[in-house]
Amino acid sequence: MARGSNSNGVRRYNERLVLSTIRRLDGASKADLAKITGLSPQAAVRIVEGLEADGLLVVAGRRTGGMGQPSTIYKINGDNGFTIGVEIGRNRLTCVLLNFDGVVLATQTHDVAFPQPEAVIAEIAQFARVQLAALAPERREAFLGVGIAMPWFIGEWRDEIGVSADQAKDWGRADVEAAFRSGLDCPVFFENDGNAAALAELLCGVGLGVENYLYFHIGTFVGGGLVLGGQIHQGRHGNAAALASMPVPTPGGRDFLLHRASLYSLEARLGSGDDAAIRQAWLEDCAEAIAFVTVGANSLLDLDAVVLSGALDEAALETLGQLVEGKIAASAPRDFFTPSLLRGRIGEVAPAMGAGLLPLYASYTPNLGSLLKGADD
Amino acid sequence: MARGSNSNGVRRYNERLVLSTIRRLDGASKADLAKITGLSPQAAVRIVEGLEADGLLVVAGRRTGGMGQPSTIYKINGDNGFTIGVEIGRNRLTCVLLNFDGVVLATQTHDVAFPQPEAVIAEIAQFARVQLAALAPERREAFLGVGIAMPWFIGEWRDEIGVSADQAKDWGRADVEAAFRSGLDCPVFFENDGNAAALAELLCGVGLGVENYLYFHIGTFVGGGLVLGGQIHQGRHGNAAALASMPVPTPGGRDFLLHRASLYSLEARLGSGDDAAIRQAWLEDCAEAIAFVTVGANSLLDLDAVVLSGALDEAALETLGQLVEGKIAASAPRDFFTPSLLRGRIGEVAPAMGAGLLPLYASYTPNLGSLLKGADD
DNA sequence: ACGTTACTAAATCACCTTAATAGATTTAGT
DNA sequence: ACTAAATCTATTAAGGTGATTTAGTAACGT
Repeated sequence: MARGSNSNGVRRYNERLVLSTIRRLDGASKADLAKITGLSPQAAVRIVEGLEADGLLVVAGRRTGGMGQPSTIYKINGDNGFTIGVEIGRNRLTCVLLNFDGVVLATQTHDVAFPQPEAVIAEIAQFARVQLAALAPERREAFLGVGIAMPWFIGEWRDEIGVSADQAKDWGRADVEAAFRSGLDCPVFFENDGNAAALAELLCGVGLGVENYLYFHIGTFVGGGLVLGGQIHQGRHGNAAALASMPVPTPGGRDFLLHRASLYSLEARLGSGDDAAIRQAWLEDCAEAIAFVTVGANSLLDLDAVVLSGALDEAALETLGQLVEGKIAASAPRDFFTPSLLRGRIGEVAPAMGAGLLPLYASYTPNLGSLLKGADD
Repeated sequence: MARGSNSNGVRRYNERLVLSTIRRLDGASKADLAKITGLSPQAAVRIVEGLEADGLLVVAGRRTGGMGQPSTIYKINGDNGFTIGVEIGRNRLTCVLLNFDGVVLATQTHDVAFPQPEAVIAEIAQFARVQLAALAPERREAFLGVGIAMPWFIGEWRDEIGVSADQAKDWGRADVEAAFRSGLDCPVFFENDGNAAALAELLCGVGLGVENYLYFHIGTFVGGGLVLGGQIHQGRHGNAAALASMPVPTPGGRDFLLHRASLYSLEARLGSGDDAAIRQAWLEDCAEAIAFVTVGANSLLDLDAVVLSGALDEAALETLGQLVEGKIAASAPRDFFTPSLLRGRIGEVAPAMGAGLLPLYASYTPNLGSLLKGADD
């Protein structure tokens, strides 16, 4: 059940801590690392030397100018590995190639009415073949795996976008995981699309200095991710931050956030009159619902921040953000600590990018669990 | 910022893990501990020997009957320390004396119209004097401190129970903490009343085997606590699980849970007709609101369980639980994993007891943070 | 030249792990 | 009733991993 710890766990954790610190600072010296982590200088030396020997770090120059001996700056070795991230959306498939530093090297999107597993697997395999072929041969070895971001319940909420039961039946979670694992000849990681997007913001976007936030991703459907203590919160069944099914009140009773803050609901309204007015009314509705969920979530969790993001253009996102801010201010209880309302930096590609980060997150994040026995790489 | 780890942290964590495991199993042998924690038998031996030498553990007998050499059972040494827990309620003050094993040795309650800090401090000091005088002299040394459980916003929501601004003004959080620390000559710990009650259930009640749950405490006002990963989730300002101010929909719009699921709201209704019918209608209202909050919280967090508790008699709590279960089933979305709906075991004294557990929780819980440097005792 | 800062090397400390051994009790056989 | 095997607990001793301490060296600015 609860496991003990030993010195192997200590090293594992300290290595990950060094890596993530270097990542966060975009380069650091051994002395910097010792100061920031509280490790002894000697420990920092040995850990950095080890990581350099393993090819995870490279020397990126010297920092001079101050007094004393100049410091040698180490950075993440982007060439140390590659991953592929995939977002399986309800009407689009997105593939990205990431390097070991989380930089997007290539992107491919493909609109599709409603995806089917075999076709998706074939497309991913094709993308991997093409992209890896373009790399130098010795680098191909360093392929770390594929991450898949998708709605867990792609088959539910079918009526909203006119998907038949027949189309949906191939998307049962266990079956899909098995099919992908056998169809792709490499490690495969899965995550909820909202959580994947939140992970991308956590590691490469607005979340770099934020430890606790709720992330809204407004796409065809609204999705969410929850970060607590700098870690993705998955919950018992991996279904946490299921924002689509958060209940919200409506004039006539109650409804789910999905129906109020998703682009499909905007698109369904468009074309029946003044589109600009319709868009504005939708934004109002959307903000009202998001503000309600935010107030509840923050009363429950006392967050640092709430991040708004998704497939909206920057102006619409900004308008939405201001509407939400206003509605929170108007409806918050007296004992409410309003969280910062941030805008996502990564945008539409966040779920795919987060998917690609999954293999790195699994092996190189300093989660405290890596201190325990049985957390072997 | 993020700290590294070393072998001292490992020992600290493993010691705490051993203590909590012995607590959970109500006694264990060295071999049991090695098996459960995954530590080597030798590590278990050294840790248990150390804890025994420090007086935290005592031999509680031998377990025989099975094959092989009988095992020596160790238990927490209740005499190793004492704490006092205090719940400052809006109309009552409760003090308890706990031993090192979390057993309640003495209780004192005192109804009071609306408490004032100086009077409360005097009463706690008096309780401490009397109770410690009754202990053997050598045990008095082992007094570990006082824990205080109170609503953070005792001055807010004044209108609901007719408290004047003048009465409330002495309860600003920072002032109160300073006053208690200087007025009581011992370590003082503070916690939100709901979180304290949840802590009592976590360490001594229904939460012993549950890692992630939301706790409802229905008293004069409704309070809450949130346990994630076996730890109290406090949030950025210590204001997490502020269930009183969770928004809920009503036929006419929206309201706060406080107004729908608190005993003051029942009492306000009573006396204007058939009390049994009023009580039933209130339970319905209450269940509706709690179910709404539960569905939202579980969509957000994907919990293991939800715990209902408070100052209701057992029958009322059971009725409420069944109503909530029914309303959750009726309103849950399709992608909803229903959490177990548990009833609290500790009841009305939970906040005071949890307060008394705070000093123990701070020093002896195997939170992963204790693995890091700078987490010294 | 001198102080400052970065870094390195060797010895040491703390803790966990492994392997071998002793001890205590039940079970099964005689 | 006695003995031997099996089983499990517990201890002893040696070994391993990793962080820390201490002392020293290297490189730079003033």
